[in-house]
Amino acid sequence: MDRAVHRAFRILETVTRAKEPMRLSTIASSLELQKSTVHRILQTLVAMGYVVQEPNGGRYRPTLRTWEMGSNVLHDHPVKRAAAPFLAELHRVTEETVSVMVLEGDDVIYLDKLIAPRPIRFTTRAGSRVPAPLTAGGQAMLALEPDARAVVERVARRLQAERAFDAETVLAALETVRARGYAVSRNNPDVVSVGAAILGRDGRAAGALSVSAPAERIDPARLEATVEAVRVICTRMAEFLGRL
Amino acid sequence: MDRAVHRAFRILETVTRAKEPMRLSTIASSLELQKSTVHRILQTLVAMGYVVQEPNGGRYRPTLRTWEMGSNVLHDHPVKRAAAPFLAELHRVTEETVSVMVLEGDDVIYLDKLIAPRPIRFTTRAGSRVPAPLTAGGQAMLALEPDARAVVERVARRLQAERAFDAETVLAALETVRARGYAVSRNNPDVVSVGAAILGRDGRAAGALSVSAPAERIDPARLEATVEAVRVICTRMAEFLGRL
DNA sequence: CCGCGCGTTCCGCGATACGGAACGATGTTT
DNA sequence: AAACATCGTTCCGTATCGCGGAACGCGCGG
Repeated sequence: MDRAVHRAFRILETVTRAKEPMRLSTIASSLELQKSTVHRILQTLVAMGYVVQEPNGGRYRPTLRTWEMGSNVLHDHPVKRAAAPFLAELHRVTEETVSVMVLEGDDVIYLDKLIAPRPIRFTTRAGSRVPAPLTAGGQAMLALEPDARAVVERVARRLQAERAFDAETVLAALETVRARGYAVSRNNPDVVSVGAAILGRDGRAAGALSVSAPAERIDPARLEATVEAVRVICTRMAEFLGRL
Repeated sequence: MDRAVHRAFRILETVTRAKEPMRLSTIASSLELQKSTVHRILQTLVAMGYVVQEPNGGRYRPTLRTWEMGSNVLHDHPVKRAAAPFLAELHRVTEETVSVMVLEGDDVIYLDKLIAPRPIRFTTRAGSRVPAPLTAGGQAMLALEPDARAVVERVARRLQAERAFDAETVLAALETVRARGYAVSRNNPDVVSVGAAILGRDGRAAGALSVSAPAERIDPARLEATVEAVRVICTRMAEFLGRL
């Protein structure tokens, strides 16, 4: 395992995660590396166009190069590609904010999103990573995972004290989700989310679709209609994927 | 300049650009590196979660990790952030496909796009890189660049024979663009694009907005209205950026 | 059954990344 | 104003770590 490569990616991750351009010393100390090492690697990243430095020995910030590379990956992603028309239809019939996501590790990653004309308050952007049990789509996928318990317990440990989250309660809820084939999440009091998994050929979830709407706009009848829309479209998408 | 780091990024670039998972040997030979070197670096990338390998010594493909990193960069990009409401308004008033882009080197990179209800034929996706002189927005930005000539000539060389492209014709057209403050492109016979630059504080272009529509839908009156919409909204966005 | 090409492993060599220390510039404190 | 702190950068001797040629095991097709 190349040490320099490992360090280079940690540095790039750090720089890209920061909201503002970072100082060399900050990077060095937060990664517990020597300034000279970080400097040399950053020069390499600058030479390759992944990072730019402000004039006169200033701070470092990432360029769009990283995004350009990443968007190639997304563009070729089978679930994201296949989901486009289904996501659009779900958007059309519900007229709410809809998302596609996939499970990665203990988290979901949002691949795409179509926002409602009247956007909801707390929205997660495409590309963001959220602990799976906190989202309707994530729960729908976890319900199909053999070792969902391990995931939920790890997440519980990670979120410990940061947020009210009881592993056993969530695991019990997952039973219901598995039985019904969809999940409803009200983590945020103002937002209701409905998610269902897109069944893959191996019986696991290839991904999930979800609909999120302001709580006040969702009466029981509307909720039922939304659940049906999500389920039907997920089923159709699963069939579509199966034919590939 | 760390050699291994440089190689690692070239390898990751190669893997992300490929439409399909790549074989180790293919990567090694296309980069003119030893198999053992590529193998070792790929193992590092796998360990870090940027690449996965198909089971049983199979091919390598990129994960969403790269995209996740990149989408952070995009999310914090000042032009992309600032453009969102202006792009939405341009979309609303024109009801066509609209894009934001920035100049990077000799190319434009599309940051975001809102597609029309009836999408146009040849569309470029967000994240893609296109030679600046080939797009209306790119031309609008080049018109403000001091050394636009150098850019156009490099692009002409790059596209040589691949496409009809005469540097002098384009440079003459840029004069008109500079004088009028907007560009109209009909590179593709079926699509008309109108672009204008978002003027930055330094007199150069911070970015550009453009509208693309099927040629048959654009009569002279509609074209004029579109030009006005793009110009007005670009001016307003420039003012907004100036106040930051 | 042999030969080919694949991904992987091994290993000795030496280039190269490493990190501590020093430097000049900048801006902050006393 | 002077002393100080901190920044990014440069230097350099050392040993580490990446390097690449060669060999291995495997699956496949001739």
